[in-house]
Amino acid sequence: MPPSPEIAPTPPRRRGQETSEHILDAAEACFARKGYAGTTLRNVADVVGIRIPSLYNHFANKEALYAAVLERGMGPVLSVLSASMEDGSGDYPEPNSLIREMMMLLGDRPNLPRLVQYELLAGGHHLAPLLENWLRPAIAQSMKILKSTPAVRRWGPDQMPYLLVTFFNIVVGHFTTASLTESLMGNNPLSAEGLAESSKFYGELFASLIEAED
Amino acid sequence: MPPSPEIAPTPPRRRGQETSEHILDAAEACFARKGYAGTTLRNVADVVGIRIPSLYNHFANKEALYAAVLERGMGPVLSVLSASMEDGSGDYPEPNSLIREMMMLLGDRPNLPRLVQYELLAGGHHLAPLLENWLRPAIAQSMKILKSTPAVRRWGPDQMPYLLVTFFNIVVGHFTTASLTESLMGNNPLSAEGLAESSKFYGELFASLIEAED
DNA sequence: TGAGAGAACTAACTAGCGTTAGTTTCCCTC
DNA sequence: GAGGGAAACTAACGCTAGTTAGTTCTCTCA
Repeated sequence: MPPSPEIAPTPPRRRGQETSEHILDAAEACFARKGYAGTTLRNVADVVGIRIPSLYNHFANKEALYAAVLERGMGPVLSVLSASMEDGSGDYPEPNSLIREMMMLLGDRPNLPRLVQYELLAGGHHLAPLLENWLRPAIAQSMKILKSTPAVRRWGPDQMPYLLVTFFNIVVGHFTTASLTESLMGNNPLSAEGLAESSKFYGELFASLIEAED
Repeated sequence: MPPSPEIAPTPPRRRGQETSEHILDAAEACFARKGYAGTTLRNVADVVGIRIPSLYNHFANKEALYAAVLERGMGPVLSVLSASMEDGSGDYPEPNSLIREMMMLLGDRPNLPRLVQYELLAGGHHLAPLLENWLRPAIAQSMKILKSTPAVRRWGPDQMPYLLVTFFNIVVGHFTTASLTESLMGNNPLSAEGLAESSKFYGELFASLIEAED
């Protein structure tokens, strides 16, 4: 199949593009709620409002659909994190603002942390290639940043990775444990107020961890 | 094909009680690795070394088996937490030692945090009845404890629940994100050294959060 | 206007799921 | 030894999974 030597003036079909997006939306919701194994193509097709075999006009199979959902979902988060890390104005990025930015971003896409958590439990094999090109440099960068901050005086260089893991677990965990939190605390941690309140707390928490001790 | 009757001096025919335990062990490993939907009774039976229908001599169905796994697994953790909370020697429990105790306990049973995380993602409906009788009083108790500590001076009473959620997410997340952590950091966070190192870090982290500021 | 491609459909297949029925085997007790 | 029950087995069920084949509709463009 030749890759269309001349540029197509107008995309061949637009209706197909739209349904592809709808399928991705539906699949994202299903996979986020019930995981890969717990999601059936019937679930997805029913949400979209089409028959199961029609899905195969847009994605090769269930796994390809899942990979596409993951890739589309992770894109924005990775670029936000990437931009925040590579800002590099000499000054180190304020953890308070970074954590608030992430919380706000994920608050708009609460499916994402669930997808990521399911993926990690499953071994993270679909996530690894997505992260490989971003997370490694980001870690190297953030390690460099962290080491140039007063925090290193408290934590020591070999404890820096744990700060990153903690950051990750707090943010992702806030979303994946929301059902438990809500049933125990009463208020919804995914509501606007819940997100604002928790973002404030997590931001202050990390700021206090990073800042120098006396 | 009959399995060669002449050999097998002691056929691996086990007594029911033992088999039930073996089934629970196998099911715990399977459910922890692949979740409820991702686990098949064939997986479990193969690990135990029996046929699928034999499982039904010990558990009513797949869901009952899952509930039994969860209940057996959660027991020790709940009692440790419960004991630690209700110690109540007037003094508040040292978060450093509590977090180390939990990390050590879960380090011996790394299936548990994964089971819990899968459960929470699925809605936590099987977990709720187990936690209802323990977690609520524990939260009330720990809130009382926290409020009597210097920590409240820094965090304010309404932020106490977030301290608990953070505690939970850090400890559980350490285990559920181990695959990612290992592939990125190089060393295994579930090994003896990894656990010791991380317990130390998390303990210090929480101690520094709880202690008074200036 | 007619050809072709995209995207929906119906129908059907295979494989595997959880589950049940009925049978056999072993061990313990009388 | 004989009887009974626990626990293993074989065989088969109904259902649903993901997937494929083949058809129809419709829109775009030459």
